[in-house]
Formats: sequence, structure tokens, C-alpha cells
Amino acid sequence: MLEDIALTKRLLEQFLVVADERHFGRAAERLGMSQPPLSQSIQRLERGLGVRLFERGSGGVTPTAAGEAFTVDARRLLDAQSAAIERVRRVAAGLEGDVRVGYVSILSHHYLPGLLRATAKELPGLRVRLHQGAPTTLTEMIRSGTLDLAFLRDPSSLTSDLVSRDFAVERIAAALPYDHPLAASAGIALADLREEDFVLPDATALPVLAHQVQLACREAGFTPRARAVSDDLTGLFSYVASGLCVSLLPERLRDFHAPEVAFVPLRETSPYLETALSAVHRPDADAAVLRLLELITRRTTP
Amino acid sequence: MLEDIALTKRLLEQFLVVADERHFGRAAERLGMSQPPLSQSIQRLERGLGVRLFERGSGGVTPTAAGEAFTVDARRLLDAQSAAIERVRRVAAGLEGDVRVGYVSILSHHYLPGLLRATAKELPGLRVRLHQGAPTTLTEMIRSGTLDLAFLRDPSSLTSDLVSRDFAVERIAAALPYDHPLAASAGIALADLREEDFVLPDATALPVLAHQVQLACREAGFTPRARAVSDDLTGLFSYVASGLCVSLLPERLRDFHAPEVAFVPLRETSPYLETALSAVHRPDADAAVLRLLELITRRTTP
DNA sequence: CAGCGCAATATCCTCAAGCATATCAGTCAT
DNA sequence: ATGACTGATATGCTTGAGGATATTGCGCTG
Repeated sequence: MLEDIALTKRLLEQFLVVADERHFGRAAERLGMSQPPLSQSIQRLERGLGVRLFERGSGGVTPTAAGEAFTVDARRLLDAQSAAIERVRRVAAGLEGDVRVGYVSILSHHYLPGLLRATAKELPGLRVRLHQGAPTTLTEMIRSGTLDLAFLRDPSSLTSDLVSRDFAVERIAAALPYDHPLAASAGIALADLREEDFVLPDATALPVLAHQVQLACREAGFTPRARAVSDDLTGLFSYVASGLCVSLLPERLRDFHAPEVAFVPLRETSPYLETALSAVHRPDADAAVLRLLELITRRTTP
Repeated sequence: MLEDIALTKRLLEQFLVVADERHFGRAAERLGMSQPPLSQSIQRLERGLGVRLFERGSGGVTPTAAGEAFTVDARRLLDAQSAAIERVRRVAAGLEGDVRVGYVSILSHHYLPGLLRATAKELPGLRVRLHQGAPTTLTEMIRSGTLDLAFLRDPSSLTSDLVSRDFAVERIAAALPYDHPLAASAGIALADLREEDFVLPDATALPVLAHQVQLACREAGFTPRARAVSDDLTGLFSYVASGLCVSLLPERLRDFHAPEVAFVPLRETSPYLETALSAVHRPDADAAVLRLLELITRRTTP
């Protein structure tokens, strides 16, 4: 190696203009400078490369074979530099990059496909990596930085140190076995279920839902008789499908299209009969996550 | 665009080391500098890009998504820069590049294949573009810069302003029709042909050969009777093949393998019975041409 | 040979890159 | 609370990048 030449934007541009004009004077004019410093720049470049790039003669200048060859690389380098700058700016702006998204299985049916479609359309530079998991696992992954964004139901209890944002609200409905006498009703009162056997959400795994079910039933004047408990919505659903119990479940679970379970709307309008879907992320989430989040909330709450 | 940052080798290296160490102090040590200027370099880079590349926290530093993305491009840019420098140096050294080589048809049989093979082996970076043409055309192309190197026979008269270098010498032999009484001889004296009809080289197109034939015959005590004239060696050859004349031709033309023509060695050792093959180029030929030329002369005159 | 057009050289200026040392200011674990 | 990490700031130095103007030197051409 000879001297360690810095192939800056300016220097490469100067070289290219000289190679194009084949004339230092005109090149200097095009570059908005005077001829002598341009000569010196090219000399510096030649010294740095240890290579003669131009053959000087009266009436102008002609690139040597090396000079000719270098025009190609100089252009490439300029393009590569501005492309790199452009790219890092786009990543910083959240227009490009990877976002690792976690979700609980229940959400995959109704919300995810549309979200992915909208992302591909409006933020085509973002690559979304999906990861399905249990709520506690997902929040832990968010904390550790393994995941950037997670979609959960009612995560408030898990996320004191995280940022969560509701993007949709679902009604809770009565979930009845298909052969239950009320299964075909267009709507029932919660009190109609006071004598039924219930499968109830586990209070530690699903604290919000468990609490809501208790409060909603209390408002309706009874305490649900717990025949079974499950720490997962699919478990609740399965119990109902088995025909052994009824339950109170977000009516979106209807999307499972299981014929053994009928969802019957409840006449009550209690806030306890609503459940929120939330997106959760770290407070220091990067711009791509925020863009994605913005898109989600815009889509679901227009 | 924000400030116009120069992505120099040094700066990119500094960024990469910090990204690797995730620690300004250690990175500075690895870079052989102290910590504060390194901090400033990274700040300058961040300002120039308009992008935060690292998240500073106690106990070290972590790249942001943008920083992570930029490591890839930074490495690419460094590679591209040194590759470009390496390449232009190789071109300047004549180890890489294009050489446009002209030749007259006669040479294609014996010399060219070996030359191309040797070039591919010893100067694998050189691409040789071949162009066949008449001697005057070739020298003109050399002059105009359309061609870098030309292989000719006895070009001395054409090339006062060019550089020519002999790389092989061939004997001139008698070229006789296959049914000529002397065609089977192992060797004859030039004087044996004094009564023959000759086809002679044109004095303007092939001045050297024409002159040599005249002088050689004069030395042998006669003036050749010109039955025909040709301005091209293949024309001379064809005349002999027709059976109408004899001629004096470089014995390499034997390589045409035409059964109608017999080449019979001449006993004389006159310098007029030798003809040189030369490589011709401009005085300002670049290094690749000189390398190729060096290879040729080394191969043919060991 | 004189003049013109070209690039190179001489001389000077300014400012940012690039480095140093000394110090400050957070954050965290003891 | 405090000492031991971090990185950031303050301040100063040297150098080269990058530019200017004025002049020189060279090769071509009328």
C-alpha cells in the first residue's frame, strides 16, 4: 500500500468529471471551482493510488487504461455510498428492516392476514417475522429483546415495564355446546346461565378475563359454578366443545368454525363483557415497530 | 440530505470496531487511539447520516436497528473501496485489462494459438481481443488507438512513428508447384530457379519482402522474371499453387498444408533470405501491452 | 517566432479531520 | 451513599483537504 487515500464523494466526482470532460479547465468549471486545485486533487488521487490516471497533453487530457477502468469503479463506489446512506436512513425511519412479531394463536385467524397484507402494501421495506407463542412467553421475549412486538389479549397485568396499546375491542359472548337449549338464541341474558356448569379462565394465567367473568356474573346476580378451569382460551373452548360446560369467551373465537360450539350474544352491555386486543413493545422500540403499530391502530380503529 | 459525510476507510473501521466491541473504551484501544476522539468520530458519523447508530447506556453501547443494518453496508463499502484500489493498480500494472491485438492472417496458424494459451496462463487477468487485417490497416489502427498491438511481417517501413520489436525470424524458402522437377529436393540453390517464372511481392505493399527477393536473386546472379505480382502473401501462395509460377516465401507458410505447394529449403545463408515477425505498438502503450509483448518475446526467443 | 491554450506550479488561506489530555456526568452495584 | 464503571464535553494541537489567485512551462499553430 502506498498512501492511504480517502475515496470521498467529492474526489470521485472530480475524477469522473475530468474523465468525462477530458479537460481540467472545463471540468473545474462544471465542478464550480478553479483549475489548479482540481489538478491537485487528481494528483493527490493518483499519488494515493500509485497510478497515473490521465495522460496530459496539450489540447486536453486522456484517461489511461487504468483511468478508464477506474471510472467504472468510481461510479460504483459513489452509488454504493449513497445507497448505503439512503438505506441506513430508511432503516432509521422505520421504512426498512425486520420486525419480529409475536402473537397468540387465537389472533392468527382474524387479524394477522389483513395486517400482513397491509404491511406489504404500505411498508414494503419491512420484513415481518412471525412467532406464535403463549402470552407469558411472548412478553418475556419482548423484554429480552428477542421479539419486537407482540399481539396479546388484555396484557395489562404483564406489562408494567412495557408499552401496550389496545388496537381492537371484542365482545364477550356465551359459548354453549351446540345441543344446549339456548344455543340457537339470537341473544340471552347472562343470568340465563346461572344454573349451568362453567369452565372458567385460570386466575393467574388469564387474570383479566377471569376477573371480568367474575364481575360480569356478579352484576348478573350469581357466581358461576366452576366445573373446570383452563389457563388457555383454546382449553376453555375445548371444554365447551366437549359438551360438559358453558363459558364466556370472546366471540371472535367463532372464527375457529367448530360446529360443536355455539356463540350466543349477551344482552348486557357491561364493560366487563369486553376484552381488548393489545400490541405490546418495549419503551425503546425502534421506528419500524412504531410504524407497524401505527398502521395496525389506523387499520383497526379508523 | 443533511451534512455531506465522507465515508472514509478510517471512519467506517471505527464504526465497525465500536459495533463489534459494543464499548467505546475497548474499541478505542483496538484502534490505537483514545476514547474521546472515537466518541466524536461516531457522533460525526451519526450527524452526517442523520441517524442514531448506537444506544448509549451505562456498561456499554448497543447498535440500534439502523446501526446493525449499517454494519453490513459499512463492510461492503470497505471491501468495495479496497477492491477498486486493488483493481486500478492491477490495471496500471498491466495485470488486468483488455488488449486489442491485430494480426495478419498468415500468423494465425503458427503463433497465435500458443500465444493465447500462454497469456491465459501467465496473465489470466488480460482479455485479448483479436482482430485480423491487412498490415497497412493494422498499423493505421495502432496509430489511431483502435488497436493496442499488432503482429506483422517486416513492418519497418510502416512504423517510423511506432515501436516495433522482432519476436521471431523465419527462413525464406523456395515455393514450388508440387509437380515441379525440384519439388522433392532436400535443398536447392537459388540459382537453380533462374529460368523460372516468378510471382513476386508487390513493392509498395510488401516492400521489405520485395526488396529482399530482388537482393537475394542478385546475389545469386540473376534477376527473377516476374510473371505475376501480388500485394499479399496469400496471393503469392495461390499463384504457386496454381502451378504457373514459383516464388520465394517464408517457409512457415508450409503450415497452410496445401498439397499443391512444396517448400524447398535454400542452401544460401544470405540475410536477405530471412524475414522477421514483429510486434508493433505505439510508444505510449500501456503496461498491459508491454507485459504481453514481454511474454511473446520470452516465449519465442528463449 | 509569437501567441494561444492547456496543465502544472507556487503561494496563501481556511476549516475540518483526527488526535491528545483533563474533566464532567450519568448509572449501577456494593 | 459512594466508588467504579460508562460515554460525553471541554480545550488545544497538528495536519491535510480543499479551495483561491498569480505565474510558469509546454506544445501546438498561425
